[in-house]
This record gives sequence, C-alpha cells and structure tokens, in this order.
Amino acid sequence: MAADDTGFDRPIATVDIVLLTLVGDELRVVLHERAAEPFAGRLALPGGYVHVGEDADLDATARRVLGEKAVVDGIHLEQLATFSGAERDPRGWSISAAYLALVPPERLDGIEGLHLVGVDPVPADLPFDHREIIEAALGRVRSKSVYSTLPTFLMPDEFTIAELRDVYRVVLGVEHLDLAGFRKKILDLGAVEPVEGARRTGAHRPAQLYRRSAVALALFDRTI
Amino acid sequence: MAADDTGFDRPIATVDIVLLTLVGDELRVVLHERAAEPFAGRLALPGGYVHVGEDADLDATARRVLGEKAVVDGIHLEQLATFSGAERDPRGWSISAAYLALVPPERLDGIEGLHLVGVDPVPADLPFDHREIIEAALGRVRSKSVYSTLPTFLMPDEFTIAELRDVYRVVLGVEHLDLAGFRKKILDLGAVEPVEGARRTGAHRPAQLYRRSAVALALFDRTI
DNA sequence: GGAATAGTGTCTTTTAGACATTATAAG
DNA sequence: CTTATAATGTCTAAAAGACACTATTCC
Repeated sequence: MAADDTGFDRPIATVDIVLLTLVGDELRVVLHERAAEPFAGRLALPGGYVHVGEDADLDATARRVLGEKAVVDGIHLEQLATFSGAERDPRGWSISAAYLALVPPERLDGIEGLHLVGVDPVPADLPFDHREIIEAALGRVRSKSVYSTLPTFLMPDEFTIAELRDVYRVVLGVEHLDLAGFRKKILDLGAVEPVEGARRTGAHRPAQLYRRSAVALALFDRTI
Repeated sequence: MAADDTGFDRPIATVDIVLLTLVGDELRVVLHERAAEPFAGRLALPGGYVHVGEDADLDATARRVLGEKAVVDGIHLEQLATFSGAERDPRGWSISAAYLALVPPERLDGIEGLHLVGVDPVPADLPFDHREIIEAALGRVRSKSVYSTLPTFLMPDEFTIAELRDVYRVVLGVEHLDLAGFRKKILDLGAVEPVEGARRTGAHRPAQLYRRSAVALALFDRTI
C-alpha cells in the first residue's frame, strides 16, 4: 500500500465507465477485454487509473478513458456513483468513480476492441463489482428517463418522434407508449426541434425529422 | 505525492459529510472548526481521511466520521457525489466522496464543537470546495423532497402532519402547501403511521401524532 | 359561544391516456 | 382505392389544488 505524507495509506483511485448504447430494441453496454492483470483477458468496463499529473479532475479522467476509445465528443457523460472498499479489487483498497455515458450506436462504428453486450440481463461473470456498477447505471438511466430527455442521447443526429418513442419504450421497459401523447409532451417541452427533411419508410405519410435541441437535458414537470 | 505499487501516484482520499438539520424554519448545515492544517481554525464540513486499515468502504468512513460526532444511529445517510481535482485541496490532488445526512436537531443537543449554520445563503468563506458540496447537497435534498419522504428524516420521533407539512414548505421553499392535500398524499402512501397521543397546542382540536414508518424512503408517483 | 387548528369532503381545473379523425405517402 | 403510418384533435378518467365544512379543544 502506498505511503502518504499526510500519514495515511491511500487507496487505489480509478474511474470506470458504463457506456450504454441501443442496438435495435436492446440496450447494450460497452465492454472491452482487459489487457493487464488483474483479470487480464476478461471482459470488463473500460476504466483506468487517475493520472494525477495529467487529469485536472475525475471528469477529465473519464473523458481521457473515453477518448482512448475515440467516442468522447458530444456524448452525454455524468458521474454515477463511487464504489469503494477493501475487497472489490484484488490489488487492495480501492475507490472507483463510476461514470454513466450514453452514445448512439453509429458513434461506435469502426472502433477496435469494443464488445457490445446486452444488459437484460446484465452479464453475470464480470470482474470486480462491475455487475453492480452496471446495475446502478441502468437504474439511473431508467429512473431519469421517466422525467427527462436523457434517451435523446441514444439517438443519432436526426430522428423521428416515433423512433424516439421506441427508444423510450425500450429504456423504460414498457410495452406501449401512446405516440400522440408522447409527441405532445416532447414538442411542448422544446426538447427537440424539426430539421429539414422527412423519413420515408413505406406506403404512408413521411415522418418529420428532428434533432435534440441545444438544451443539454430537459426535465418534464411530471412523467413521460 | 505517495508512490504506487501499481505505477501511479495516488490522490488523497477523504470523505466529507453535509449533515443537514432544521431549526425553526431554517435549514442548517453542521460545520466544525478544523483542528489541523490546512485551514486550521476555520469552519468546514466534518470529514476525514479514508482509513484503509479500518474502514470496509467509503460508507464506513462516513459512518466513522459521523460517529466521532456521536450522531450516527438512525440517521439518513446517502452518498451525494464525489468531488475531485488537483486544486481543491492544498495538500494535492484529492478525491472527496461527499455524503448527505439528515438529522432532527434534537439529536445534536449536547454534542461539543458543532456549529449549525443557515444555508440560505450558503456561507461564502468556506475552505476547499465545501461551498459547492453544500450547494450540491441542497440541490439533492430539494429535488428529492418533491417526490419522496426524505424530509421525514428531519423530524423528531413523533410529529404531526402539519409539522411535517411545514418542514416540506421550508425544504421546498414554497410559501403555501395545502394541508388537506398533503395529508391525503402522505397517509395514502403509508409513509407515516399514527402513534398514541396527540399534540395540544392551543384552543383548538389536538393533532394526532405520527412517526415515520419502517419504510426507509417512500416515493410518490408524482409530486408533493 | 367564539376562536383556532385538525381533519374530512367536495368542487374545479389540469393532466394523462385512450382513441377517433385527418394527412400523406406507395402500390 | 387500399393500406399504412404521421400528425392532430377529442373524449374520458385520474389527479391536484382550492376551499367548504365539520370536529375538537381552550378560553
């Protein structure tokens, strides 16, 4: 254990990222094969040590870890919770600041070494307490999606209201979400704004395309 | 900076507690006079180093820090967020896991060295980033109080519905909260249960006394 | 009885949800 | 014209908020 000029041994400090995306109607988490011990070769959350000489704070560590995966720009990134303890890491007493990130799947195309794994259920054989961290992230996403526009960060640049509704359905795990009411709430909130163009997908009226408005994350008064 | 057998310097790891209570119609935070450098003699949040040989995890650190202040039992304690960076602590790159705690003011009677300071506004001359941490705690309490029974943890063992309503008023910062509707929501939720006895406070019908039910923290479907 | 707050009931307004109707495209 | 989804409008049920009314106590 590292000695401390303050008189106390210091725990290991790391950041782990729960990067979620949505493929089809399945929410997936990005895992990668660990290069180093412990658990080398096992699938785990992307993460890394805090570099005190390089990172301004934990957010910077998170962005650096994501940046190594080349998915950092325009992404939604928020601190989730901090996991800690003597037992969670075989290297010793550790603190891991877990971050939640959302990204549309297109952003991950062509990046090497990523494994997109469905989270229903969360894979059981993950190292450390990564299963627990992913569960916490899912809880955050699902509860926050009830009253916010968080799921828009899973959408590509342009999307239709019906497509967004479908993403809410998947994230919230509901079988039916009335499109008419959904449209009213989303548009009244100003969470999305129309762009040029429409989606033609068959023998019916084309759907107006929208993009997420500049507002980072809008909150509903009540619920979706 | 402490060396690391993992090859990385480790940040300082501490826990800070935002212990809130309610005196009259004012929300107050517990501060104490720092004994050690840096900022010795200044009022600050109670906190302390993680003791890797002693604490099982950060929650244990938080309870230990609170325990030194003898206010630990039956208290509401939750992790708030983790503050970090190279600049927030003059001793160097640091991570502080901030915890939010709520306690009725009676529980603090007779404890030495506590300073209860009003948070409207938050005192401006606090060391470290303690002002920011307190602001985050207030944000958490206020937003969570909209849809949960969190404010019951500011109540003494027995209280009336009207007294609880008044606490919600203070925490939410609203001028009026209709007692009839409030009573319905709180009782329908089963968040409180009647106990023997009533509060007689004047020339009018006495008020039934209640206590918080065993349910740790109940959530409303919508809002208060 | 008067005054004050506790507690219950009722009315109104708002909101959500279900669903009907119209719009617009392709075949 | 048929069919399918987009988009809007309408109806109904549920909830929230305002407030009237009753209950109970002290003076």
